[in-house]
Amino acid sequence: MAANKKKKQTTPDSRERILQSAVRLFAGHGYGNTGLRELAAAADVNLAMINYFFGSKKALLKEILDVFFSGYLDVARKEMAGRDAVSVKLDRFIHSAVNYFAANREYLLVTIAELPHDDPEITEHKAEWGRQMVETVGKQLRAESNDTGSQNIPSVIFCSMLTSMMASKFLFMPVMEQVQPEQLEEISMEEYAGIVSRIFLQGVGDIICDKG
Amino acid sequence: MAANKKKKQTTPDSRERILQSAVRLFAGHGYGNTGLRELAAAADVNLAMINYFFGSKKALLKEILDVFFSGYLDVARKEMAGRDAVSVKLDRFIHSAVNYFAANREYLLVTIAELPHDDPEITEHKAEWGRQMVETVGKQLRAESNDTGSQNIPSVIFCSMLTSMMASKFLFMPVMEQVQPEQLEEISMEEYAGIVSRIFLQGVGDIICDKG
DNA sequence: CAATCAATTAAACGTTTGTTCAAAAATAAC
DNA sequence: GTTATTTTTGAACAAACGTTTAATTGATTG
Repeated sequence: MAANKKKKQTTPDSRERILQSAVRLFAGHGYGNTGLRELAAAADVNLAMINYFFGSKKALLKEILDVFFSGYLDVARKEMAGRDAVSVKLDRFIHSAVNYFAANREYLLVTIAELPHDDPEITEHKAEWGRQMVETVGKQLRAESNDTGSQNIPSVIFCSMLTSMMASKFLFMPVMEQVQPEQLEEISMEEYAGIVSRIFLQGVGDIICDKG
Repeated sequence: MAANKKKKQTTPDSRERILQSAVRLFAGHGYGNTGLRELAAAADVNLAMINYFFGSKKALLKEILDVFFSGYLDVARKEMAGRDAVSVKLDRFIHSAVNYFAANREYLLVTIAELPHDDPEITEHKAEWGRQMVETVGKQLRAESNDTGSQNIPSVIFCSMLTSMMASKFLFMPVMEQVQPEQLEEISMEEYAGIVSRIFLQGVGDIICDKG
């Protein structure tokens, strides 16, 4: 036993290619509309290799969700920590999360599209990640919550709204780029994160919009 | 020809039952994971009736999207019209749209879950509705856009963000009600609409949240 | 009553689905 | 070089898929 790289070296890419192709296909056609043969062909892999590495189609989906959520949670834990003001932390978090979404756009789309579905086996997974997310973000918010504020927002609502807001560009992109492609492409990811942060923290105010 | 009810009376419910069951099943299991036999059983209808009334499974999905979008567009046209200030119209729109989403939750979920998919035949449909939506909302916003405002928001981004924000509760509900069921159920739809409106117009400000 | 039309049925069509298995090829260990 | 172990293969499985057809029912109309 060389003790250094015991297993991973011998599996160079097949498993990874399956995962990559799966994310791409699930995001584009949907999980249910993607057949394992189509996936095997896209990954340039024998059909049986999918279940050899992942066990089942559903387990493959679970892994995709896990990869996305764990990365998202890492971002939250990193940016929401520390002793800065909540607004500062939220601004940091929004910028990091938007960049994370952009870098893992297809993972995000698979996750969002699967959010409403009620397969118990998968809902359990999603709920576990949601629990950690709400806890991580909620803890920081409660720390600064001076109970004088009249109407407070439940943290599950808070997390859902913020996540949806950050994801909106990617969720609507396939539609909106057919509506006004110029508007979407001329805006950088940094600008987009800035818009999300500003609206979420200060509201849409007087900025509104232009460029019909 | 009695000229009063020429056709609709003789078709009491079969078509409607299929549509209702389809929305429920598509929202819960996903479009791709729902078989037509399962749907026929849920609607208590013979399998062949589905294609008899709708032509194909895909056409059934298109009808669901059309029903949702046309209603959503009606809300936008109604509430964004008039000579009031944009902030007033937006507040009205948000309250009406949230209520519309709540009343047609499953339609909303089907639509959102299908948003990222790239079936050209369906994307075309979605884009046509998106075009009208962006036009309707964007026109009102440009009317009050005093170009002194430094950084303006593209209307496609604006629409996407607002829609995502309003939909967030329903999109995350299946997950979040397993995280903290109490928080979700104790908030009324009117309160939720108020939160969305306040955050979108004024930002999260000092309210933040409570209730771990 | 006969004719017309819409609604409904059961059965079958050919594909495609996810999954499994035993055998072969390739790689690692000794 | 010869075991072990892991990866890859092709073939097959039963089940489910979306769709179509021809025949039957029910009501409406002439």
